[in-house]
Amino acid sequence: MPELPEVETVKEKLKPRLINKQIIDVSVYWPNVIANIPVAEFENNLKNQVFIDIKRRGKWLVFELTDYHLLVHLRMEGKFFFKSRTDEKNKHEHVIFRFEDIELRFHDVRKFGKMYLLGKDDLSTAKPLSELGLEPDDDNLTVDYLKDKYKRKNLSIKEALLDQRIITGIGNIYADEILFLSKINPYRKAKDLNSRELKSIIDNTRSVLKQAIIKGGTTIRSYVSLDNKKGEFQNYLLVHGKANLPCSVCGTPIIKEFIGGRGTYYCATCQNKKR
DNA sequence: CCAGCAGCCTGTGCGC
DNA sequence: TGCGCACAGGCTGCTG
Repeated sequence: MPELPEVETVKEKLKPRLINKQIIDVSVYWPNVIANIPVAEFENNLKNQVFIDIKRRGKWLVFELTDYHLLVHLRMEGKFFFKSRTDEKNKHEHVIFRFEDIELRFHDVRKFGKMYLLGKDDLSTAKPLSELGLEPDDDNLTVDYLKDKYKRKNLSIKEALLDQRIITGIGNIYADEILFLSKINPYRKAKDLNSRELKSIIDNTRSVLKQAIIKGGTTIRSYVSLDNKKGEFQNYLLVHGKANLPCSVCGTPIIKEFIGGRGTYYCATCQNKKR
């Protein structure tokens, strides 16, 4: 499901409702969600913890608690809902955080989502955040940085944009949009791109993600931020999901093909150079 | 080190 | 209607 704009939206919506709330009790119903410690330990450690802040790193939600950091990755379908204690448990709700007045439930149809419970100090050096590349808005994200990261890789630029160790936060939808706006063919080798093209990718990454955040993310099939709120950016997509529809710039039908196993949409005329 | 591919899961939409 | 297959905003772990 979510890429950077969707996770950012979830974070902002959770914040006002979660900060300063104290956990009474946690129940895990699908143990594989908890990635780094036994479920019993996860449940016990979270008792009485207070939510101090919520941040985002790449596609990870980072909940700062009294004594821990709780990291949550929504993967394809993970969602949070606030529900009343008396609401019946949905079969896709795998973790329930209970507060005095309400419950926060983690809902994940495909069970791909992951949670880590870590100590307070070792965040940036410990898995899973230690391997992540630069945030798109980081000033260190430059043409030279990308040149250096791409030079040894024999990857297409589409695959390279999805590599979270280089830039973090871009997923399949926004990678297609970024390449369309940059007029770069998704099959081009990342290492073959020139400075002007890399600059264009950086600029368009920033502008697309920023616009998507303003619109509350993109809902194509299942994404909702909180309490079933959909995004609006799907109304502004230019190529992703537009197979056979005319390109908004030149009218050529948009092509869908698989690159690196992921459905990839592009305009063969506007993104023409294929090397 | 790398590329490629199965695996993790369930649901939906399509063609027959 | 039903059945089977392909595919879905992601990432890990295995193989060669």
